[in-house]
Amino acid sequence: MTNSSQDERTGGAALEAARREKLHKLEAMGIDPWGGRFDSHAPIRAIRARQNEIGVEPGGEGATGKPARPRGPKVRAAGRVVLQRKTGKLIFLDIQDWTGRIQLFLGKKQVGEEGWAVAQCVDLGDLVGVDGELNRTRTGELTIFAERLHFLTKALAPPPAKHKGLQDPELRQRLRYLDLIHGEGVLERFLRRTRIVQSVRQTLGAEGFVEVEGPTLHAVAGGAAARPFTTHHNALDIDLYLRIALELHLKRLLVGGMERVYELGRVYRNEGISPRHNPEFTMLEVYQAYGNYETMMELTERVILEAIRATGQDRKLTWGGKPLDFTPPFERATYDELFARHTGADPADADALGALAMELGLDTQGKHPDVIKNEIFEQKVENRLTGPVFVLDYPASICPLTKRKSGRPEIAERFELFICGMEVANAYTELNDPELQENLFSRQLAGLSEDDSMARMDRDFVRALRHGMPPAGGLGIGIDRLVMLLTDSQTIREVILFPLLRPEADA
RNA sequence: GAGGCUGUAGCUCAGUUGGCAGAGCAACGGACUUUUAAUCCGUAGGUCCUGGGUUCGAGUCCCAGCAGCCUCACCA
Repeated sequence: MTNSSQDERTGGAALEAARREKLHKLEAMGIDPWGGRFDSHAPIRAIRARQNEIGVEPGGEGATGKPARPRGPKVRAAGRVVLQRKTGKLIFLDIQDWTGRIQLFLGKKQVGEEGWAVAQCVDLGDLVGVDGELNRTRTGELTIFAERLHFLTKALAPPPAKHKGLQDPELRQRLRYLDLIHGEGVLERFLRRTRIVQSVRQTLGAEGFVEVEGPTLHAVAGGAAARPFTTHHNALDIDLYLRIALELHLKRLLVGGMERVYELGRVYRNEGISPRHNPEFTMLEVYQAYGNYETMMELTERVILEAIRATGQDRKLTWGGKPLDFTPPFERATYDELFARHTGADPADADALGALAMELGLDTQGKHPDVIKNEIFEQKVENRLTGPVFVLDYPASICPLTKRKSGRPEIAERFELFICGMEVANAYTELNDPELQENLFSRQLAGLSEDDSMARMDRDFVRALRHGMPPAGGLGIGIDRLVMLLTDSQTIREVILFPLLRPEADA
């Protein structure tokens, strides 16, 4: 209250001190500044939907001849104060819950002496509840005319700029809670992510797939070409890896008779961070006995189209300002076809590949030709695939877990789905020949270190195959990337609530 | 891991050739019973990311470091 006490304080501390003072005033009035149970309030969206109940009652035209004031329904709301306009003996508050915003009208006369005193203690960012009449102001703004104000929680820290919110991308990620409150469309984006995930589960469930939870601690980090995080179990005194894929355990379940099985969960890869990569991300893997990669292609389309429907979007949407058309069937083209189309070179012509590799400055020393070819593909072709396009039939030598095309052992029955230059899905006709599998595991691909190879020997997995895994199709979908596409997000950090950041130095 | 950009009040941002550290919002005091980013008068608020260096003088120039973003590499 006194200026002298603030002279010693600076910046943010002064802002907090002002809020603390109001907190103490509330306590002095016998009001708990941290609130408590507050029942039977309606979502603001539902309250706004009742605006058609506002009206003049029949026979309301009074004896005075003046038109009767329209009456509105009594409502109860709760939310965060995001805007405040004080005009003498009136206060307008805009409160926000996770369904919307609405204006509150607080009049000194209308809320009474105590209510008015409470209102003086409200800051931006506080949580309040209100009982009042839903009606309109003179200017027509839908408003709850407060009869009673309930103080629910004090915010000691001030909110960011009331309209712009947080702009610094680092702060938006570290202080995601503030980004959710104040960021334009941020809460909606993450709720949409939840709807997409729910839709995926629903689609698979409706087709008879069962969801399971495999181990995240693996003795052998297999199923993908990625470097794992390592950890240690003290009691067993063994090093373990965080899983980099779901694949090998789901296939064991296929052996065990789970004919349609999936897991939707987090995997961890100890690799770089980029607008498309986070060290932990959400992966869906689906396995269907007696299917193949074509079965999986059709399933992929259904899963994605249902997710689009679940988010209330049209099949024709835009991403980053560019049109994107999900009308099925998605384009299907072979790896070699696309290679030729986008490089102008014959993928079977070793000299042409060599020239391309030279042009791109690739290190070809001791590498298998297919590895070089794939590096060219990744650099020259993938980013041009706006898609959605299914890329079919990969070189077998880069696919150690995949069944070969019958009569063409150099081709693997694999597809990847590319959309906007991103790999969104990856699927195989699964290899179920235990001896070939063991052979591929033990054979290091020329030019690839063990870290870079998908082929880490997993003897227990080979043993499982020896008991007979049904022929099957397997599918992986990068959920974060799918969410990026369906929320028009340009970076993966926009769709992960708490992406990995370096810890703050002093925190 | 390499290169580029960014870091100034609680938040959003200016800051000229190197010459007293600025604005809007938020806060505090005052006026106002229908506001809409309310308005009006006044007050306070700074580790200019950190550490060195050049200079009479550094937010500004140089070096190193930290963090974030972008591009590339790795990867999905």
